Amino acid sequence: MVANAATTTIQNSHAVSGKDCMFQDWCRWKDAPTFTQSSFKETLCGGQAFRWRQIDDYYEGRWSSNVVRLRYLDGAVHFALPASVDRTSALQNLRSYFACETDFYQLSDALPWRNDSILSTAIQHFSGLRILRQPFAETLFCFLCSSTKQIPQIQAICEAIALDMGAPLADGSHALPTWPVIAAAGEARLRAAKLGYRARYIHQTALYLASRPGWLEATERAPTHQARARLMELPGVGRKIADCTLLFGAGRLEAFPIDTWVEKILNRAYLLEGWKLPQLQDFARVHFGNTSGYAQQYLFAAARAGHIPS
DNA sequence: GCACAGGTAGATT
DNA sequence: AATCTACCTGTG
Repeated sequence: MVANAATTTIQNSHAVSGKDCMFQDWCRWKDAPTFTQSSFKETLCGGQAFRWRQIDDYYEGRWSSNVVRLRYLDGAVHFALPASVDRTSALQNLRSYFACETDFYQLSDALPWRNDSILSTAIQHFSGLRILRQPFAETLFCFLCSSTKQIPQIQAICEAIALDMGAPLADGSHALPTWPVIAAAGEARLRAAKLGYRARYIHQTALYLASRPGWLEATERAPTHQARARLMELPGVGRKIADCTLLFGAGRLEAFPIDTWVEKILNRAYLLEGWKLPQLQDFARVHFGNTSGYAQQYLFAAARAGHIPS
């Protein structure tokens, strides 16, 4: 059993999962992507998604109306589904969520690790790391919750909001609410989930979206440059949250979110002290190329794990 | 008690 | 145009 204090708190304070008997037997996911133990955990719980939690030796996660348990064992991934869930459609959703059509090993090899020992070290520690393809609307919501919050707090907020506003799922837990539901709920309900000043941003964004049917869907389809500009029209969405939404919620691997961690890495390890954010964005595009967002996730993981000296 | 945490927006130089 | 600050809440 590996559980940090924050995870334990989440488990104890919210009844978010069903009983074990409500789940089907474990099955091997035959065409699963290849992971290592560390890249598997980092992909699910490394800060790109906020609705996975570790329970004993497996992870339980939710997105859209999906609920899945995943376990990594001897190089293979196993899954378990709630009793009433259809296996074929669940596997399709899993493949989409894990972006199985994308060869992340090929993308890793194409990154400039041969003349970048920092990136090389990061890739070695988290070989097989993937960028998830999460639902766009949910990704936007989660990262609107994220500013100056640590991952366990973001997870706790998402659980509280799901419990309060989200539709019930196959195991009795709850999905994240849709934007119309968030708009109807109002700011006070968001404040109750400990969102603090983020509650006003999220409420205003919900109202903005409510008055523009189809706007978010069109944004998801727009070219990255335009999509980013549109996202940044939303209250509380600056460059960083826009890029997180594009990277983790729309598969835009060219989006390179610069948070405090990545800024420190670039400043210290890449010796770019004193560079401003727009300059750092330029550096990332030039140095890491058109999948810079993938490099960002390797660097973020490695820095948090203490593998990049600061 | 106090600094700090996956930022953003508005005010102030 | 660059820099400073308020904004909520939890944690160390």
